[in-house]
Amino acid sequence: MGTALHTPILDWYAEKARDLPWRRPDASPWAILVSEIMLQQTPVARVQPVWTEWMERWPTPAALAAEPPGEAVRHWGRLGYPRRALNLHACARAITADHDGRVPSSYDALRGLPGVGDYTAAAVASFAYGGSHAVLDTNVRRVLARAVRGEEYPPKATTTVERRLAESLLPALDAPTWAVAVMELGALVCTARAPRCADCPVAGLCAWRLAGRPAHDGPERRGQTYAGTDRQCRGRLLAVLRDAHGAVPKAALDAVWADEVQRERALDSLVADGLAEVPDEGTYRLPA
DNA sequence: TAATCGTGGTG
DNA sequence: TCACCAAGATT
Repeated sequence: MGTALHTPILDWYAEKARDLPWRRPDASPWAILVSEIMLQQTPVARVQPVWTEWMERWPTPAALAAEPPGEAVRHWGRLGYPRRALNLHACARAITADHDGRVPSSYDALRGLPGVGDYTAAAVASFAYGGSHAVLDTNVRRVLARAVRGEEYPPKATTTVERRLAESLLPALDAPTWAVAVMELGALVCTARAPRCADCPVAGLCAWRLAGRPAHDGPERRGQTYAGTDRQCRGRLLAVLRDAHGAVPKAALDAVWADEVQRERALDSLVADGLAEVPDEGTYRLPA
């Protein structure tokens, strides 16, 4: 039944796709890997400028691998989840050391790189190398939940049922374009909060819309307050290290977060995560 | 499995 | 306004 989705969605994509730099034909596998990791839980609009700067600065894995990891963290800026910067740096070194300087093309080899999970491995294997994989990101999962399963939202964690469904929908030809088209539909039309069904190419056969767009019934979907959390504290501390050149005295870190217990905990966790170093007693810096 | 990991735009 | 959410991964 799902194959009826292919033509309308592919036609819609051909007309409406955004022109994103990592989708251009000249985008290298490295450029695509960098984009995919930057895009994890991060909107396109915020990724664009950072990705462009990274590509100019580090056009190859070898270029990034030659830098200390702290430089990756510094140029990550305020993208969020800065361990991704360390992951990309570790990817660059692993690719240089173990893959002859080229981003691997197989799903399994990609999956073995730091920070590359099921989604990212499938995405890079597809978009950089033309492989045929089920690419299950939040957009695809939501589109399939609605169009096929008739539910407003997918389960919190990806299920075997979802994966089987996505695999059953893989087209015989050009699976990568199918994948990016469904993702784009989810990003631009079949959005989480205010879906634009009037603009949807498959509104006529969407199970959720045909059922009258019933509200999600299961348990509450979320709960991620941020103010006052360790995450916010870590962000403040790391911003100080990023904006400094070289080591900073601990007093500079003490100044940005009042709660001492929480601040110490956060600082220790940054060091434990490899996002900060203690070159001398009482001073901190990005990892050199 | 569920908690944790940043940041900023938005309905 | 503020809770929600964005091309997830890891432990």
